[in-house]
Amino acid sequence: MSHASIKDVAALAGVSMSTVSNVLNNPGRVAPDARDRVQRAIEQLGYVRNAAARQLRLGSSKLIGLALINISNPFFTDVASGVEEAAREAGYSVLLGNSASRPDGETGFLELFEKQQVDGVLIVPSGDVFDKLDELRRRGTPSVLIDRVDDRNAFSSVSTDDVVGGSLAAKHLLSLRRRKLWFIGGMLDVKQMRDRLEGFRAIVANHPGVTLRVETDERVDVTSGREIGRRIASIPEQYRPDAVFAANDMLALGVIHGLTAIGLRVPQDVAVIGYDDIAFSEAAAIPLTSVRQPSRRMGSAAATLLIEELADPQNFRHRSVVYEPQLMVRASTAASKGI
Amino acid sequence: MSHASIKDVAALAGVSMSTVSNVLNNPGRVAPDARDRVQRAIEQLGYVRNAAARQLRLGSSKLIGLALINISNPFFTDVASGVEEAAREAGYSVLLGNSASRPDGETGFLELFEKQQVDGVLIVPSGDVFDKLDELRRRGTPSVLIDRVDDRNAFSSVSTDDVVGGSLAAKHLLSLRRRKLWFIGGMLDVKQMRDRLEGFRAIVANHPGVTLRVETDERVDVTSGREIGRRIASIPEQYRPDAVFAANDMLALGVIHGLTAIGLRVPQDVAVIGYDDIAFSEAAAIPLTSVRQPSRRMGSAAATLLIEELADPQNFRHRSVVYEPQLMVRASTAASKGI
DNA sequence: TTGAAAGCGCTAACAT
DNA sequence: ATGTTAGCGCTTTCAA
Repeated sequence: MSHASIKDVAALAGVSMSTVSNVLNNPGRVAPDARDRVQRAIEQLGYVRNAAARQLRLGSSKLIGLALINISNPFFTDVASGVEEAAREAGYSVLLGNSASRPDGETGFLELFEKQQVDGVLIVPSGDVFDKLDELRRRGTPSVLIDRVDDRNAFSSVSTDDVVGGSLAAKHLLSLRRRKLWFIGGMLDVKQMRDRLEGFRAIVANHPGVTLRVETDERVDVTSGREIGRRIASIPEQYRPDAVFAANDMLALGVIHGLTAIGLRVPQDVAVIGYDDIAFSEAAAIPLTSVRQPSRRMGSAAATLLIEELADPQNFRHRSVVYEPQLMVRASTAASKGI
Repeated sequence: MSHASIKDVAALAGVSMSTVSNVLNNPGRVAPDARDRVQRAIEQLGYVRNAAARQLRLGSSKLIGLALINISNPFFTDVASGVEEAAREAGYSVLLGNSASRPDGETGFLELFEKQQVDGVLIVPSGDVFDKLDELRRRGTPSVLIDRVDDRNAFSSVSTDDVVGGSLAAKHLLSLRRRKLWFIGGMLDVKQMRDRLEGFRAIVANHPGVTLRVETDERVDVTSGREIGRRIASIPEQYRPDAVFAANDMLALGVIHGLTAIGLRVPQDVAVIGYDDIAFSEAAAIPLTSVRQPSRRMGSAAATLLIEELADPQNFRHRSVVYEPQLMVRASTAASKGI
C-alpha cells in the first residue's frame, strides 16, 4: 500500500537490489532482458525513488534553495523563473522560500535550506545575512547573491548597478525640467535602496536650485505607495513635488493611483518614475517609466554561477556579474510639465 | 569541515548518540547537565539536523508540495502566501513548484514532490492530473485541490464558485446596459475557464438582443490581453464590443492598455471587467472592476484541510470548501455607456 | 537517565 | 553481468 522500495522491485523482477539500482543509474551496464524485467516491475509497483535515502547516501540533494524577500513582487517572481529555468537545465530543482512569510525572515529559511541539505543557496539579501552565509559556506553550502554585491567579494553575485539606475532616473527627470523631486523608498538600511538614492542624489547635487526630499517607509507595496500619492496630492501646489522617483514599481504604481484619485495629472502635474520595470508597468493605464533590471536574466545567471561552483568547488573563483540598468521611458513622465 | 553529525556532537559532549537525539526530540528525558553539554557541543560545531536522514527514518518530511500553474500571476502568489502561513503554523514547510517552468508541466512536479517525499500535495490543477493524483494517493500521498472541485469528490478542495462569478460579471455588465459582450479567456479545457464562461453565458441567454462572442487564447497574460485590446480598438464602432469580461485580471489589465493606447475610453467606449481581483487591479490608473476570489484565504484553507488529513488519514472525510466570489466595482465599468 | 544496536532506502566498492 | 555488503545520519526499541 505504501511506497515500494528498490527491494520490492528486486524481488518482483527476480534480481538483486544493485541491479535495480543500476537500471536506474547505469542502464548500460545491465543486460537487456534483466533491464526489461526491472522496468516492468517498476511500472507494476509504481515505484518512485526515495530522494531522502538517495540524498543521504550521495550527500547531495540536487536541490537549490532560493530565498526571496517578497514573493508577491513580480520582480522577484521573474527572478525566480530565471533561476528555475537554469536550474532545471542542469538537473537541479528549486526550493523556494519567501522570507516575508517567516517571523525569523531570511535566517529562518537558510536554516530550513540547510536542514533540507540543499546543495547551494541563491539569495536576494535584505537584512544582514552575511554571518549566516559565511557559516553555511564553512559547512559546505555555497551561496550566490542576487540584486546585491558583497563588499568583501566573498560571494559571487549577480546584480544591476543601482547607483547608475538612480542616476538614470534623476537625469531623465531633470531633462524634463522637473525641479522639486521626491525619492520614495524602503528603509535605507537595505543596500539596494541606498544605492538608488545615492545615484539619484549625486546627479541632483549638480543641479543647483533643484530640491530633493527623501521619504522612506517600511512597506514598499502598492498600498503604501497609494497612501503617499494621496498625501502628495493634498499638498498645496507650490510645495508639491513635480516629480517622484519610487524605488520600486509597486510603490510607483500605487503613487500614481493615489495622485490621480485626487485629481492630479500624471505626468503633467507630477511625473512618476519607478524601478524594476515589472510587466504591469508597461500595461498600466498610464504606462510607467521605469528603470529596468533584467530580472529573469539575473536569476538564470545567478543559478548558473552557483551550479558552476557546485561542479568544481575547489577551483571556482567568485565572480560578480553586474548588469547595466536601462531606462524605459513611458507616459508617466513623457509629456512636458504642465501641459 | 563538512557537516557535523549527531555522532560528532555525541563525541564532543561525551555522551551517546541517543542522548543527543533525545536532547533534540525529548529534552525532558535528559539530565540537565548532559543537556547543557550537548547544547554547547551543538553550538560549537554548528550542528544542523540532516533532514534527509530524519526523513528516511521517520518516513515523513514535514514538507508540503504546492504546484502552481504560473507563479507570475499575483493571484497564485497570494494563494501561496496563505498556504505558507498555515503550513508554518503547523510546522510544515512548503516546496513550491510552478508548472509553467517545466516542459512536462504539473506531472513533472508531482513526480519531484513524490521523490522528495512530501507528506502531501496542494495543487491548482489546470490539465488533467487526476490519474496522477490518484496514483499518488494510492502510495500514501494525499492531495487537496485549489481553485477547482473534483467532480468525483475523491479529493478535498477549496475553490470559489466560478459559475456564480461569471454570472456576477454578466449581471453587472447588463445592468450597465451593455449589449455587445466579449468573453476573453484561456483555453476552455481548463475547468475554471469553462465555469466562468458558463455562468456568464447563462445570464446573457436570458437577455434577448444581447450578443456574446468568445475569444480564447493559450496565453492568459498582460501581453496577450494587450494584443486583444488593440485588436478590439481597430474594429469599427458598430461591430465593436461595448463590454469585455476577461477571465483573469492580467488579461483585463492588458486589454485596457491595448484599448486606451489606441484612443478608446474605458469604460465609456468599452467597459472591462476582470477576475481574481489582484492587488494591481485596484491600483491601476483606471481601477479595474473584478470578481474577487479570496486568494489568501483559499490557500490557508487548503493547507489546513491537507494538514488535518495528514494528522488522521484514517478518519478524514474529504471536504469541499466553496467560497462565494464577490464583485468589486471600480472605474473600469463604473460610468454609464457613452458618457 | 543513558547506551547499544537495528534499520529506514539507497549506492558503490568489491567479489563473483 | 550480477550479487553481497557496508554505511550515509537519524530515531527508537530494548537493556542496563
